[in-house]
Parts: sequence; C-alpha cells; structure tokens
Amino acid sequence: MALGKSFDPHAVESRWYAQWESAGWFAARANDDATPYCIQLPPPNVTGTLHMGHAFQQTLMDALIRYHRMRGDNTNWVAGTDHAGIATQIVVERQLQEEGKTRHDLGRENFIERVWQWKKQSGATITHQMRRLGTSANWTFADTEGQKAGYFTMDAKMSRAVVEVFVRLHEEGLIYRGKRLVNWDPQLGTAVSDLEVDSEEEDGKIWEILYPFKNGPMGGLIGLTVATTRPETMLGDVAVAVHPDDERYKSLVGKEVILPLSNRDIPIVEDEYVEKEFGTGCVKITPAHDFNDYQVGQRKNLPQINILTLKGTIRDSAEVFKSSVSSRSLGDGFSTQDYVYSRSTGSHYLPDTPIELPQPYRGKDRFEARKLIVAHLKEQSLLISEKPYKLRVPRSGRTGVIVEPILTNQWFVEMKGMAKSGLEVVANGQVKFFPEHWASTYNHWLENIQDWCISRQLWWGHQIPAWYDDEGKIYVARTEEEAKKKAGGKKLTRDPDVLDTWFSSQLVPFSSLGWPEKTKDLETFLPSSVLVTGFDIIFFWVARMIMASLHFTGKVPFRHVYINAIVRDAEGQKMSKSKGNTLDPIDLIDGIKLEDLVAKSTVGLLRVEHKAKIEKYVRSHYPNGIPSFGADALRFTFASLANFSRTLNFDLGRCEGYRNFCNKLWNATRFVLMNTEGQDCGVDETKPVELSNWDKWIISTLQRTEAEVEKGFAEYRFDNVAAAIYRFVWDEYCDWYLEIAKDQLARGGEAQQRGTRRTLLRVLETVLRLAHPVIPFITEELWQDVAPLAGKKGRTIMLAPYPKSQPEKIDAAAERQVALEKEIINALRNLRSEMKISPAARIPAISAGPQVVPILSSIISLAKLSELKYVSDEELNLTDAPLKIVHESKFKLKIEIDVVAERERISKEIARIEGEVAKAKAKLSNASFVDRAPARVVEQERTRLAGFEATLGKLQQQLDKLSGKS
RNA sequence: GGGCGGUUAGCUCAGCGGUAGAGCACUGCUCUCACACAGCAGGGGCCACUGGUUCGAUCCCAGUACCGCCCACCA
Repeated sequence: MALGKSFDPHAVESRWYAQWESAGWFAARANDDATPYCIQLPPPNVTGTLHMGHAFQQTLMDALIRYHRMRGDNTNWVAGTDHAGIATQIVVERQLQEEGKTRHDLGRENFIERVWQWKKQSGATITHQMRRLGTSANWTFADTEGQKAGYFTMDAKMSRAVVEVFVRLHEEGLIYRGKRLVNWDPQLGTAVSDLEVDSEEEDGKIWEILYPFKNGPMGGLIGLTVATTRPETMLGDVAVAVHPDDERYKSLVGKEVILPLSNRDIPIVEDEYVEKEFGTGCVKITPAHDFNDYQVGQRKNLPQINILTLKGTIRDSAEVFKSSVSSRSLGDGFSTQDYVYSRSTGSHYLPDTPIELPQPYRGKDRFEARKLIVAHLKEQSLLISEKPYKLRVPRSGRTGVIVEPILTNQWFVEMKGMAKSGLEVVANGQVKFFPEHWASTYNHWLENIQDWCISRQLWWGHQIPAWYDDEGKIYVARTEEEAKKKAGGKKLTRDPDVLDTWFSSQLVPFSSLGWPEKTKDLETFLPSSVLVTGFDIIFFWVARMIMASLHFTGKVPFRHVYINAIVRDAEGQKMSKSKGNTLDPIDLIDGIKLEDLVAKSTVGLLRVEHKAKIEKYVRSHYPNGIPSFGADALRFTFASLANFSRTLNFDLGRCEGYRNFCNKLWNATRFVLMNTEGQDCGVDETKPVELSNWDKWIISTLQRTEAEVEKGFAEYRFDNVAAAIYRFVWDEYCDWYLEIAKDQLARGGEAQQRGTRRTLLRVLETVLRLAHPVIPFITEELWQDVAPLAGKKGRTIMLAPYPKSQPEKIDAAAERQVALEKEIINALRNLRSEMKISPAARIPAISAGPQVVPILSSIISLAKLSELKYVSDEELNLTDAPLKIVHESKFKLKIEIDVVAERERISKEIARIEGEVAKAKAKLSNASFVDRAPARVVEQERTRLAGFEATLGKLQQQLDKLSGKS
C-alpha cells in the first residue's frame, strides 16, 4: 500500500480504534499468571464532556497501559463514570427551570427518573470523546449496564457496595447522626462539606456596633463595641467575649450587656480565642452561625440560637438549644432528631423555648436583613462605624452562593482512626507519591482531619439506608425488610437524604473489582499499580480511597499516586469559559473554523456580559481557527509537557511541532518503504549481510534510546520518554541515518544494500513499537506496512512485544567512528555555509594531517562534495581557502576566497580558542584543583587544553600565511 | 499566620557539583529525487539577588526579593 505524501490523521484514527475495540484487545487477560498491571480511571462525571485536564491525564494513563500491555503484563484499565450528585442534579434542575418547573413539581420519583433519562442520553458523550483520544480502557469490565463504559457509580453492583459500607461503618459506630453546625448552601438547600466551600478574599464591609451595659455605664464606658462583617447574625448572639488577660475588660466579665434590636440581656464572657489586638478586643458570640463561636459556646455552656431558615431567610422565631446534663447514647433505637450533641465535649443541647425574632426582619433574606439591621442601628446611634474591609467569603463550590453555617441534622463519619492508617501507609512507603512532595499535602490534611459530613439534602444519589419510626428512632439496615425486622414491624419512613458523591467514589478501587464478594479480580488487581490524578482531589478522593480501602480490604488501593499538573493556557492562565481561553481537546484533534469556535465559546455563558470580551480573545488568539493536529500529535504534546512541575502551560506551537514530528515519522516510513518493498531486505539471514559503522551506530543508539524510554516510564517522566523518542527519530534516524542509507544503497555492494535495507526496516519497526504507547494511531498504521518487511508477524502493534534495550548491541567503536565522521561533515558544511556556497553545488575538498577516517563516500555525500582527497601539508597550503581542524586533521574546500574576510574569520576563531586556553590553563595551574579534583576531571582538562593548543597553532600558521598576501 | 512550589535563551521548559541544553520563535541560504508540516548553517543566556560550603556552584546550604498554589478561627 502506498502511503500518502503527508500524514492525514483522520482516516487513520477512525479506522484503528474501532478495530482495536471490537477485537477485544483492551480487555485484561483471563486466567493469566502474567504480572498484573491495573489503573483505576478517575471516573468523570457521567454527563460531562472531556476537557484538557481529562485529555492530559488519560494520555498518560493510556501510555502506561499500552506500555505495560506490550511488555506482556496482565493489564486492566478499569474505567467508569460518576453520578456526580450535585452537578448532575443542578443540570437537570436547570432544564426543568426552562420549562418553568421545579423538582418539587415532579416529585422525587419522577425527578430521579428524569435524571436517569438525561444520564442515558448524555452519558455516552464523554466515553466517546475518550475513545477519540485513543484511550484503551477495559470498557467491558464491571460494565453492569452493558453500555461499554465500565461501571457507573449508581449501578446495581456499585450501589450494593455503598450500602454495605454504610451499614458496616454504622455498626462499628463510625457513622453517626447528629444536629451539628455545617456549611449550608441556601440555594441548593443542602449541606456541603468543608472541602466544597471555597473562600476567596472579597471586598466587603465591617461594622462596629455598641452593645450597652445592662446596668448603665461602667468604668467610663456605656457599653462594649463589637465588630462584625455579618451584622444580621447578631439576632442569634448569646454573649460578648473578651480575652481573659485583657486588662480593659477583666472587671466586666460576668456582667451583662443589652443585645440591641433584640433587647435580650447577654453575658460578657472570657475566652482565649479572642485576639486582644484586633478591633476593640470584644467579639460577639453567635454559636449557631459561626464555627468559632460554636466552639466558644460549647466551652462556656452557652445556648445556641438558630435564626435562619434553610432558605437563608430570617425565621419568625429562633430555635434555641440549651446545654443539658442528659447522656443519651446514639445508635439504633434512639432519636437524634431534636438535640445537639457534641462528640468532643460530650455535652448535649436540648431544645428550649423558642425566641420570637424582631418583627421587621422576619421572612427577610439574610442580606436584606443585614441592610435593615445596619439602618436601624444607625437610627438608634448604636452603629459606631462602617468601613470597607477585605474578608474571606465562603462560597459554595457548585453554586457560588455564600454558604451559611446552620444547625441541621446530618450524618457523619468519624475519621480519626482511619486517618491514622492512611498516614501510616504513606509513611512506610506502601503508597508512594510522584512527585514526592505531595505526600506532605496529604499528611497535613489527615493530621488535621475533621469528621466528614456525608449527608446531602438532594435527590440524585445513593439514598441513605436508614429508616425512622414515628418516635424518630433510627434503624440502619441493608434493606427495608431488614430495617422493619429490627423495628419489630413498626411503620418506617426512610431518611430522604442521599450520600455525598465522594462516599461512593472512595470505594471504587475495590467496589469496581467486585467487593464485597471475594472475587478473583479483587485478588489480582487490588492494589492497582498507579493512580493518575490531579492535586485538587487529593483530599476529596485520594486520601479517602486509601482510608476506605485499608478499612474494608486491609490493602492499599494503589501503590503509586502520580499527581499530574494542572493544564493552563499558553500564558499560564487558568482555563475558564468566562475568559474564553479554554480549549476542547476534540477541536485540537479535528480542527475547528474560527466562526464555529467563536460560536461555541460564547454559547451557554453564565454571564452574558462576558460575551464580547471572549469573542475578542478568541479572534485575536486563533485568527484562523485551530488546524487539525490529530490525536497522536495532541498526545505527544501532553507527554512532552509532562514534567514534575505543578502546572502545564499548553502551547499550540508545541502541538504543531509534534504534528510535524508525526509527519516526519510518516515520511521517513514512506522513504523506507520506497527503498525496501519488493527487494531483498536480509530477512531470511541466509545471504551475506554487511553492516557499516553507520548501521552499527544507529542500532547502538537505538539501544540507548530504549533504555532512556524505560527509565522515563519507570520514573513517570513522560517528558523524557517523548524527548528520547523525538531525538532518536528526528535527529539521528532521519537527519543522519536515512541520508547515509541513501549513499549506501546507491554505492554499496549487494551485501551492503541488503544490510542497509535490513537496518532501515528493523530500526524503524522497533521505533514504531517504542513510540506506540504515546502515539498509537500512526504507529499502528505504519507498522502494518513495515512489520512484514522486517519479518515481524502479528495483527496489531498494540500486542507486539515492547522493545527492550540490548546492551550487547551497544557498539562503542562504531559510535566513536560515526561521531568523528559527523564532526568532519559538520565542519565541511560549516565552511560551505560561511563561504556562501549554494546548497546544491558540489565542490571538491582536501584534507591533510592524520587520516582520522579513510576517504569515505559518507562524507562526500553528506557534505555535498564532488570529491575529497588526502593531500600533503604543502599541497593543502597552496590554497588560501578557509581551514577547519577536526582532531588534528585539516580540511579545506577548494575555492577562491576573499583574503581579508578570511583573515578576519580566522582571527575571530583564534580569539575564541585563546579564551578557552586561558580558562583551561588557569584551572590547571591552580594547585588545589590538580591535587583535589578527581584524576579523571584533571585529565579531561589536560586533553582539552592540548586540543585547543594544537588547533591554535594551526590557525595561527594559516593566519600568518594569509597576512603575507593582503 | 503556617506550608509547598517556582525564578535558566524572546516564549514554554529540561539539566542540578566539573566545557550552559531542547522545542517553538528569530536570521541567512535552499522548493536537492521521504518530508517546505522540510533541509543546511547561524544569532541569542553574569542560570533572580546576597552570603556560605568547595579546588570548583546554575546545581548544595542560609538569607532576600518577586510570582503562584494550598491550608488556617482574626470577629
């Protein structure tokens, strides 16, 4: 089959992926005792689309998987998709919104049915996009739903594991329910975990408010001044705190102030938490709406006053919880609905008489109430100041809404014990981070871990397997039947909440392998070999997988964790839709026209006002749209940018360069095929084969490259893998060997021609296999043509054995000889260029001095000479042409020259070498260098000096000679 | 406030004790029969700064500056 003149990725990519998949080559080997190699794909959101981060990560994983598959390992890339509770629910709720409905209009069951429909409709998108990239995941593994997309975190099997884990943890007393202060997203109406809250510094205000003393002025003061950024919370204040050592207020502790607007009397308390230096040194304490105040409240036995509804509006009357000595325990058969329990202090807070809140604020949104309260304080002259202030505003990662700490009933997992094991396995090396420094991030979080709030007030997700009877007693069970049995037949209602998405994804390393059953897969593929993921989910996911896996299987989930860089744009900016600097990996593969790109970048924006800015950005950055680079070029780009730094600046220029590389490889193959097809390529080994130094050299260099690649993979230095392959193919095989091969084929005898063809083919065939893990499509396409000529059989390159470096083929003598010839060729080419000789012109050259190489056609050919003759020094001196010296041999082109220009050129060269001589001499005349530096280094320095001095002498001669005839 | 990265050619990054490297960009000459998505030749760097260790520091140590990220209870 004749190859086209340049590489066209489209035809190749569409053909091969389908063949690989349908042949079943992505599957793990059944009943094989080969070394297992397993990677767990971080499951993408089922309704999501592929972004650059995915593409980057998956390129690395696919390279690893293909590499190990070719090495004969029993590879299993376990893939799946995540139900992504909040994200997915939001999408479907938005769809409903457009129809003018809410989820409550549909009801829980219908709503969930609707989400399943959406999942079915859009769920194939991302796995399809992954296939475009060449991802060789084991799609049929754990594929409960038969969609060739691996597992789904809410499919029957995965859900079963979730319930099992919940029940067991509850039985072990590690899951508990309680009324606690949690971050609440008022828009979504659900609790969110600390990790899902992002605090950014924003411009806001801080107000100082006077709380008058109950019994009139004291010590010259009429009251205490507190500062707050959230005045509305004062409705729930229960105290004012001062530092115990603060002389200004010491005498006031125990006295009371009047809480303005509410007109309640609240005590002045002391607590170490207060900073004397900040503001007035007085802090209002609102235990039900601030995490710090919650702590203070518990230390001081203060009540908790909840003033907010779950929608973030002010209640009509506040819920009050007061400390109690009651010691009811938790667990089956006990209600935890209505009191607040603190695990840390063991104290209980029981409901008390509600407090009526001031009329003007009832039902008002929190921010509206804030305005009113500030206004009213001003009217009453209790507002001391209002100043602009930079504060950290906690926003929900999903909705961007400011979250409120609110007391609600939630489920928690106690983390301390599991965190301890999680720390141990990293400390003792059972789990290793690459790059290593990420372990400290991991450790730091686990050392300061808080209990995990796992319940979410959503509908889409795993519903919590807990039931309540009419008295509010809890029954946790695997099924409703089991719960009923426990309850003795009482009528039960199920807890409406669902679990945090990460609760199920933390189980993936073992639930995907069949847990809780004891399966062969579990035995073979746990622990998996490496987890490739971003640092942003070290806490969310990595740490929790380690803890869960240890707790339930006693094994670590993976041995290595490779933390990949975050993909940024070429200028190092975060990619974001609102900036217009996002790139779609599929567009890089297929290319996209400018107008389509503009349209696509500006559709579905959260803020319409960004549209003009985005359009401008897109038009200026991609004036011609994006050309089609193909999946291989994209993958090669990712690999070559995958060093150990934490950000990756994606540069289209690099991508273009690697597309060119693919084209280079394509054309090199074209050349090889043109010169070997239908000819004797030395495959049968019976006829004599002659290998030149150049043949031996390229084979030798190939061995070194193979070793470099192996090292790169072992160290997860994909940049080094890519660079080694790039250099070998372009700089050595194409730039040198192919050019030499042309000469050997043209002038060599039969045996040499045979040897040349054999080397051309064997080296190329090996390189294709070597590069396959990174650029699978083009290598497969080319291999199909090359392999048979090289005497290799097999239906696919992806199952061909991976090249292994053979040190015995490293030929130092051939390498030395070739290095010398390259030097001479370079010197002659340099002369040509400096003398402005047309590239096409063939001119004669002469050489005098030691014959470091026999006169070789390789030099004549590559330096574009008409001939090269060895002559005597006298004869060489007959021409004034410029001189080059390579290892004591002199070389000249036979041409007429401009004497003045030549003198100048030589003078410059002499000056340069004199500099080197001076440096070397200085070193060698330094006694301490000669005495203390290793002999090898000193010797090397002496050799260098000798070389420079010899060259210098010869150049000086030439200059003297020229000086005689200006 | 604590921690972690980074600072090397115009750009993006390797190197990490012993002659400063790559890709892209740039300059010159070539559409030479694999490839102009190319070939050949070239220009370009007090390796952020200041000290220290060493015969020798871009590399190791300490400090400084700037950039970036993460964590944290200053209302």
